[in-house]
Amino acid sequence: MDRHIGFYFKKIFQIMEKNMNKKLEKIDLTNSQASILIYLYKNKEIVNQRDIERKFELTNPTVNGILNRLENKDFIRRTVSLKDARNKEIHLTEKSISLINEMRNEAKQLEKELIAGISKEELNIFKEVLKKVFNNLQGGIK
Amino acid sequence: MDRHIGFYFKKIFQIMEKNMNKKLEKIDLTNSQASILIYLYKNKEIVNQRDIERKFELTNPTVNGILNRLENKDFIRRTVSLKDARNKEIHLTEKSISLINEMRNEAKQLEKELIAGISKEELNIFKEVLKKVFNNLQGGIK
DNA sequence: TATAATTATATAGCGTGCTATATAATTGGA
DNA sequence: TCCAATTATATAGCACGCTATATAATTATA
Repeated sequence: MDRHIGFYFKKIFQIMEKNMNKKLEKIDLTNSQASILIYLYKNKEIVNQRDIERKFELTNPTVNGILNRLENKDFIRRTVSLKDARNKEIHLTEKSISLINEMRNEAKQLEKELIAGISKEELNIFKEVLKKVFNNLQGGIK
Repeated sequence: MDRHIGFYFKKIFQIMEKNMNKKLEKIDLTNSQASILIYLYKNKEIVNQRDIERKFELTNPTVNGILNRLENKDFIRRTVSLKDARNKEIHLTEKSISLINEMRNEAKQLEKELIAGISKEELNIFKEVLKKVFNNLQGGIK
């Protein structure tokens, strides 16, 4: 068990993703899709695609692709903004609103599983280091 | 900066992947491809595809895809085993052997960047928690 | 005002992960 | 021995990242 740190990050991310997708499968959603729906639900303002890109730090083709799949499955609707015709406003449908609690519960449960058996002190240091690593990498982009 | 732990894992993995791919781009490789080449180089035994799947905990279509790309670019060659015709032995080419050091250096450098400005104590706790999180998830697969 | 730059969205095409399924070779048991 | 189960590899098709590029709308500037 003397793997590189990078290996753990990759594997933890991938297993998390897989577990979460398995939980959400029964409501026909993926982790990425549910995250965006939850964000839309929590946000009071009108949201367009660019807002989602910024919030999740994703590129526009990635977000566009996820929204296409959500729209095809009737989880969202896109309407052209009256104020600025470049913007498309993203709205939740009845269908997705009715499933929001289920999505949030699954997310909470996974986070709990993740940190089971880890003390408060350990967790605090862990979170600090996690942020440092994150910032090291963010800064490292030239 | 009060993100879920899951968010950090996802982002750290993705930025690592992106940085590493950028470093390796000049020798026409990706992170996943280079990792497999380094493994082949370090391993004394004859390696087949199943060995790679087990080592990296990847499924067979994933490994097959990466090996196809490596073979097309002349970084590896596949030969049918004489002992067991189901097995394909994976061999490095001259081309890839000549680039191994470059791959390893880039990997080492990224790992260094990753943990810059983090104390030994912090790092130790961090690694411990990382392993715990990993095990929590591994066990969580039903 | 007309043109240039910027902004938001969309499309093409790729790599890496996955599941489901197929095929071929080997092994094992009736 | 022969058929069934197992094992290794391959293929089809999908989601989600990405870069590069295109298009349409708006803003800014000559």
